[in-house]
Parts: sequence; structure tokens; C-alpha cells
Amino acid sequence: MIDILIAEDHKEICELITDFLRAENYIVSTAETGEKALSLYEKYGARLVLLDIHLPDIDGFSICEKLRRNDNVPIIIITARTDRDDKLNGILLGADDYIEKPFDIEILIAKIKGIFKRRLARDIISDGDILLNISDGTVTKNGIQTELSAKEFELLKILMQNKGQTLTKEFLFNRIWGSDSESELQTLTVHIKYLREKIENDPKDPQKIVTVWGKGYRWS
Amino acid sequence: MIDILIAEDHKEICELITDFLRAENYIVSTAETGEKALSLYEKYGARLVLLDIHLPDIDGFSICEKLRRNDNVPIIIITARTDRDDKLNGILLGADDYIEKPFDIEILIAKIKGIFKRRLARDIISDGDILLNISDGTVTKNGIQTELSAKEFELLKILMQNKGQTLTKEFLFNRIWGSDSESELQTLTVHIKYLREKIENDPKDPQKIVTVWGKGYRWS
DNA sequence: TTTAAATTTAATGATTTCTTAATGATTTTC
DNA sequence: GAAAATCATTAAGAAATCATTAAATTTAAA
Repeated sequence: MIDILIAEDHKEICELITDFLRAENYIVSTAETGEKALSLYEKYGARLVLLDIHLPDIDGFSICEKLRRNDNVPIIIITARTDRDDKLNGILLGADDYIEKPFDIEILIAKIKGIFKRRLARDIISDGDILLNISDGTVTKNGIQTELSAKEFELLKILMQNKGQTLTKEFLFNRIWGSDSESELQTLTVHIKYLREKIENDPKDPQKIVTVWGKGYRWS
Repeated sequence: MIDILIAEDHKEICELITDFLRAENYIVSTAETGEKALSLYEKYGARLVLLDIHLPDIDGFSICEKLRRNDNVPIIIITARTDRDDKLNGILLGADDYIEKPFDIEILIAKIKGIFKRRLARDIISDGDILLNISDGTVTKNGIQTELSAKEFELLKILMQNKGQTLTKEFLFNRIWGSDSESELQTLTVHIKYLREKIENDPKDPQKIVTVWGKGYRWS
């Protein structure tokens, strides 16, 4: 996963920002075209996108739209001071922030840090002794790291994101395995069992992942 | 190697800064022209350059460019308050810091110290019994120098720079081999094995470079 | 050019995760 | 309380992924 994806066709600006961000220990990737930015995003994902509105191939508006189609990745838009028109205002409205060229690199970094800080709260779900970190895919119980498999993590994530809600087996299965999977619904119960083994204090008497008879499961 | 190279044509200011910095035990050299500054840098190198933007011969922008062409030497730019225009903003973007005349000498020294400190922290990463020095490309384990190959060093660097984060195999591969490499992803696992052989206490049970199943590797 | 080191490839072995299927336990319905 | 439905548990095997090894290739050094 990339921390910050920079879509900017001016080499100097691009290198400059990259240097500063790497100095702050962010993992940075760059793309000089919108095409490349989208393909990088698709391949690796990103925690934040820094997007120059003037790219040679695709216009900024389409890129924003495509980036936001699935995930809700934060976007900072880079514009020129002379740019302001109605269409741009529309884009900025959908962006998390924007900055005008020429800009002070310190201000840009402050903006980035601010966004990460605000996002953190959303990407880390804490409940009781369980802490789930969606960004880096880790789970801790009482502060001790617990290794979950991919399926177990997905299962826990969906359950915790919907605390108090009863989720049907069919719903859980479709979200994790996909609706066209050839696996049996049964395999879900096995994974529930494995997950309980790892996160419940007494797996024989589960308090966190509760079975709702005839319906499914609920995180409480 | 010069600690601080001052490029400044006003004699009084130059002497003032020099005195203060020498009092702090820095090795200082001065140049009253851009020409002389560049030749001094070429001849001896410098850990930091203090650059007045208004020099009689070469303009500040060209000097910045030339200094940064090879090395990534930090530059602090000295400007006059009336200077601010777009071109200057471009230069400041490339500088590590700047200060406006007239300035408080204490603030300047604090800025210099800050840059040295940040550089050091960035270039030397220490964790447990492993110490990685990016500047000179050396690695020690329990104070004993360990010889790593180029690929092994890069791998260790990226992992340590991202402590606690799981880095996907694809990401690691692209950072080290480049996205257009023709090598197989598989070769990464072989290098992981070699690296573990050199830095883990028990390579059969790796504690530093941890495998995250289905995802990649993590330094912890 | 020769030699050594570093890197890559490919094949095999080991481990982990996932799935299935069978059996046992629990809850609901009648 | 018995039957039916649903869920839990277990264990075994399949599939996916990672580790290891050795040989081939490339690169760098002497």
C-alpha cells in the first residue's frame, strides 16, 4: 500500500514533494499522467492522493470520480492561482483539501498530516479489548498482536463495522467470498469458530461474536 | 569536508555568522561569489550550505540546481523581505529552509541545528541490535559490521523505514527492482531468506522480518 | 581474462490457510 | 418430549503461499 500517490506532470515539483514526504517517512509513488496514477492506485492502493488538476491525459474531475468510486480515499488537489472557475469549484468541493501553486511545502505537509490524523479515527476500530487497524491489517487483543488470516480479518472487520447489527450468513458470505463463489455457506461457520478461538476470552461461551439463531451473527 | 559553506557577499553579515558558528565548533568556509561557492563545494563538499539569494555573479536558482544535481545537500536560503515573488517561491520550495534579512542569529543557528538533527535521524536507523546507516551504506548487528549485498541493504532499509507496517511483496519488489523489471517476484523471497540469514538471531524462527501470510513482510 | 561475488531462476519441500464432510450439540417447533 | 432445523466442532485433505536449496546466469573485481 502506498501512503501518498502524487499525480503531477512537472518533474521538479514532483521530485521536490517526494523528497520532503520521504523525509517524513511516507511511502511515496509518483505518476506523471492520470492513466498511470489510476493504474498505480488499482494495483497498490493509496492512503492519500495528491492530484494536479492539469494532467496531460485525463482531466482531474474524471480521476477524482474514479478514485472515489469504490474507496473513499482522501484527495488533495493542486491548482494554479489563475484556475478558479465554476467547474473547478465543483471539484474542490468534493476534495478533502486543495493547495494553490506556488505553495509552501511546509503547508502542504501540514495539510497531509492533518488529513491522516482525522482519518486515523475512522480506520482504527476499538471495542473492549479488541483493536482493529484497517490500514495496516493488524488486530490486537489487550494490546497483544493477534495474527488473523485474511478471511478471519475480513470477517472481524465487517462485524465490528456493524456493531449491534445482526448480519445474516448470506450477507457475510457474499461480502467476503463474493456472490459467485463456489464455496459452501458452511465454511463461514468454520471461520467464525476459528475467529472466536482467537478473540474471545472463553471461546466456548462467546460474548463478542454472538449467534443469532436462524439469522446470523452479531458483534456486541 | 566543510560543515557549513556560507555564500554571502556582505562582509559584515558573513563574519557575524562565521563567528557564531565557529563558536559552536562548526567548520565554516565562506565565499563572496557564487562561482567561488561552487568551486569550494566541488573541492571539499559541505554538510550544509547557507545561500544568499542575491549574489553578484550567479543567481540563487542556478546554484541550488547545481548543488542538488548529485548530492542532496541541505540548503538554507537568505532572502530580503521585499523579495517574495513566484520565482523565489519556486526556489524556496527546493530549499530545506529559508530566513529573511534582517534575522536573529540565534534563530539561524537553531535552524541549522534542526536540519542536522533531522538528517541524522533520517540517515541512521537503529532498532534492537540492528543499526542501519543510510549515509555510508553500512549495517551493524550488536556493533559488529555485517556485509550486505546491494539488494539486501535496500530491502532492509525499506523494511526498517516502515517499522510495524506490513509491506506487500509487490510493493517491496517495485521499490527495489522497479515496476518495469523482468525479474520474478519469487526472487524477493530468496533475498528475504539471505537477509534473514544475516540479521536474525535464529533464521529458522525469524523475529525481525516477519512473514504476514497472503500479504507480505513486516519489520517488528 | 580470470575469478569471485551477487543475483536470478527453477525445482522441491514445508507450512499455513481454506474447504469439505461427518458428527455432535443446541435451539426451535410441533 | 420428540423431530426438525440450525449451529458447533473436529479432523482430514486440498489449495495456496512461503522457504529452502542448488544450479545457472549475470555482474563486478582482481
